[in-house]
Amino acid sequence: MYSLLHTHIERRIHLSQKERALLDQCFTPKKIRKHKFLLQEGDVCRHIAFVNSGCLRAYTVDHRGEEHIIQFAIEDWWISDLNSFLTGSAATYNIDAVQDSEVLLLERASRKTLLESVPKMERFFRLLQEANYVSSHQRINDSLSASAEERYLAFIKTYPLLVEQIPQSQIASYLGITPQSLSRIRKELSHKR
Amino acid sequence: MYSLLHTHIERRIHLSQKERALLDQCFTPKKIRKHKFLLQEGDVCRHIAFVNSGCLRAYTVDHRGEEHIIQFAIEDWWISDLNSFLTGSAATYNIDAVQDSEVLLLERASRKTLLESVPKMERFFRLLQEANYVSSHQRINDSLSASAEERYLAFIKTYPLLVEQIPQSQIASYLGITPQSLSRIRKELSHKR
DNA sequence: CGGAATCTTGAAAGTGTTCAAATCAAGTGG
DNA sequence: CCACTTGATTTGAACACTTTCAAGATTCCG
Repeated sequence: MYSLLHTHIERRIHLSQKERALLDQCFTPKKIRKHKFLLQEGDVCRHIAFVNSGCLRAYTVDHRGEEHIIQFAIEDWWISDLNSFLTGSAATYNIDAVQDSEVLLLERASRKTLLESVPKMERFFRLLQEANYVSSHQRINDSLSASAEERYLAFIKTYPLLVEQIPQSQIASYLGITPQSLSRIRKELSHKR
Repeated sequence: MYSLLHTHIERRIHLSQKERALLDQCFTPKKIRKHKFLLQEGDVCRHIAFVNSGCLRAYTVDHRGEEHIIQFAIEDWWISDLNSFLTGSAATYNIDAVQDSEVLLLERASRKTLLESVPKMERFFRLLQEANYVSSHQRINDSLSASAEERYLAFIKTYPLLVEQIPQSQIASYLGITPQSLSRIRKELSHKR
């Protein structure tokens, strides 16, 4: 249950047996069935979630009712509305399960306890956040400089498994185009080979 | 010289007199004249820069030679090619001064020393990085859900000073549109009032 | 099997780009 | 201070890409 999390953390810092036990106590496992919500816009995001299995997504709904997927989180990744989690403000993201999933939840109070009792975890979260920052800048760069087709090809490379498992309309939403456009792009690509 | 940095850090953590002195030793002040580079694509990013005054930008150049501005950094912000800084790989970003600027540079080795001698700084950088992550996700969301005009209006709100001081073509590059399009958007907006 | 999503396709409309030319602005050297 | 060069901005017209709207095909699942 916790082994993926242990590996994930110990890729960045080393934990003692005791610290590992302490860590486990801070997390709450939760199963989330496909299409069920972990967080809804307007609520306060009470926890950050480490994905053990399955896949979740964070998305916003614009003034016209269109969904825009900010992030997918497959296993070994984290997902949350960080701003809401940190400040206690109302969430602007919805988070739901794209597939049946299993997550480990870390509440604000638990994270505080954890950070105080295992100071090394400050370092872990710093490193994690740095990596997140790098990848979101990568995504910003793609949205500025790559065409829809290039972004789709990049998506396939980054999430080869997801491409098979989620509706195309969600990939389109992540890429910032309509499902119709993605359908046409795929048609184009299939002609090319 | 260091007072802005002190305020910046002490907004998040508290430092003793001694720690503050230690901190100062880790940073190297540097003046950068307008259009001069702090980092060029292909080099290794040796430091992260805290902006004391002026403004810098990080941008990529695509295969067609077009510039895409990933980030502006005005005073009280940081700028770097974080991926290159962390991993030692070749930078994919160029960083140059949009105006005459003054920065405080923190080298990798200095940061390491600092993090080891003042463990609280782990916490500082974690908090900083979390804030960065939140704002880059905000930008991703804008690029997915806002029109060019909306993004421009949001830009004006976020960087009211910059709008006066930098060429429009750079704002356009940041927004992901051509200078011509921005010119037309501005014309539209001026008609509206 | 039947109903509900999802995906595909076509045609028209929209948004932004491209290319080219004109205008405007700022800085330099005489 | 003016003429000149250079870069930035504006504008127009044609073009390209993406969306929108609508309809038909396909897939999924109870």
